[in-house]
Amino acid sequence: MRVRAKPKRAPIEPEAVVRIALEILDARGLEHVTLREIASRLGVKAPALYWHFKDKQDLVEDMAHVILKDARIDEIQRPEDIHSWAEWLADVARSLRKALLSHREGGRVVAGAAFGRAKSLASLAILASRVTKEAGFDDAHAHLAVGVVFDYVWGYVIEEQAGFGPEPEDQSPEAAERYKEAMESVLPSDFGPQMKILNAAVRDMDSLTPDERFEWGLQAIITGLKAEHTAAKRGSVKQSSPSA
Amino acid sequence: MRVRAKPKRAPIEPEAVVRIALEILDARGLEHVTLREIASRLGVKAPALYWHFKDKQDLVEDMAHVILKDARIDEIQRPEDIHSWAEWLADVARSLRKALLSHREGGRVVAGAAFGRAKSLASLAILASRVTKEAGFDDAHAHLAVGVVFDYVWGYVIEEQAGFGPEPEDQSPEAAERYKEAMESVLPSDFGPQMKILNAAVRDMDSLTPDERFEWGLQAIITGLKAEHTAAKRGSVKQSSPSA
DNA sequence: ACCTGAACACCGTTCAAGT
DNA sequence: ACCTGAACACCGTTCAAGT
Repeated sequence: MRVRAKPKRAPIEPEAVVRIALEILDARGLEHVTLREIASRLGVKAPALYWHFKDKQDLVEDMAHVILKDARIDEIQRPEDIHSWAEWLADVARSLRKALLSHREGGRVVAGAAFGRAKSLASLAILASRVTKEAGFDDAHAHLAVGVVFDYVWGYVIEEQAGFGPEPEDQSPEAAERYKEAMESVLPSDFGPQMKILNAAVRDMDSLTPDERFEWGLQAIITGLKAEHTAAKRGSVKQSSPSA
Repeated sequence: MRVRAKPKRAPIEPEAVVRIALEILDARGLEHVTLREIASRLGVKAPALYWHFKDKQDLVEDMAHVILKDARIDEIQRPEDIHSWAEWLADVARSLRKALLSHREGGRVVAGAAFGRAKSLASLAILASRVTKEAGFDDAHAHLAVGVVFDYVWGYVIEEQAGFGPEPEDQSPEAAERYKEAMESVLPSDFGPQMKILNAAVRDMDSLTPDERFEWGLQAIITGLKAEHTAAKRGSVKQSSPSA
């Protein structure tokens, strides 16, 4: 009992914890990303994770960081020609969306990490603001322009990934019936026909791919930003769009 | 023992459940909106709620519905003059944001109810699509135009309300230190200076109120939609903005 | 019809104790 | 330094049973 001491497994690495968490995320969804599940896959018990992470929130924030890093959004370079700031910003938006789509519920994970805390995202925002500033926006409006684009990406992706979150649920119609009855007081009773219209709307949208839909809105926003840009260069201070 | 039968409290009303849930939401945040807490405030036990609701998700969806209804977004009327579709759409966006801001974490609650399920929201989307269609967009692009605006509202409000979610956390610096050390492998070590820039960015933004910031982005988007609108009326099919 | 009691299968988190 | 065992204070949900 001197040689051949205890096997003493190598300490688990924080990076490995995050990667396992992402595996679970993709395979089973965010709600299954639990400390117990992560720990068990690492061959360890749940409390062990508290040695490496302050709490679960910190783990999620690192997940967000790694998602963005794997998608290389931290390697994005400023545009060679500053005059192409608008198309560059559109490209940033595309990269960001792609990053969020690279993992199941990626939008929720990254959004769950508060904006200022997801460091790779903060870096990107800083870079983008700097570029728009150089393009001619003043300080405040440079941040605003970037914010509009980022917010659109958030909103779009979160809606895009909605419903793809939890596991496919089975619709038990008998319970739904009781529920529906109970809610009729609060619901407009004439919602039936609207449902048909909604379905028609969905069909209309189906003529375009999600990429195309995203692209159209992005293009509209970029166009708007360009207009604000030239307006800001012409007039000095006030710019509110003329005509209602 | 014939007169004076059991007190038999009146059945709880679904509407009352939702209102209590909203009270808890505002007072203590979404994470405290639990079935047990709601039930206890109603003088009832948690399983009783399952008589009136299929599950918690349904409760949340009704919360979303009531939030929007209380903010009267279901009373929004089409514009008198169809030519003012753009400013009307901007007003819809303002109303929607106001509705989401009317309760703590309102954005998350309404976003949590899948888009198609929050009936009052679906109604609004239908109305808005109809209006943009009448304004001259074809079917698909009418929906897209509305989608851009709605997505911006989502993204903006969710970021606006982020951090205002959970209770104020106490920063225990000793645990944070261990954590920071563990994460240094994955983090760029030169993040310190960027943090300063981020702070500067926040200062820049502070010169504007949240309302003004929202307004600026909204205006940019509306401007962009107008441009797409006239472009679509001129050329028939293809519209990609010229110049990068 | 509407609600309770008791249980089930989970969570995140803490902390003394082990090695 | 790094991990376990056991516990704490919760969750949502089910279901037989009460009234």
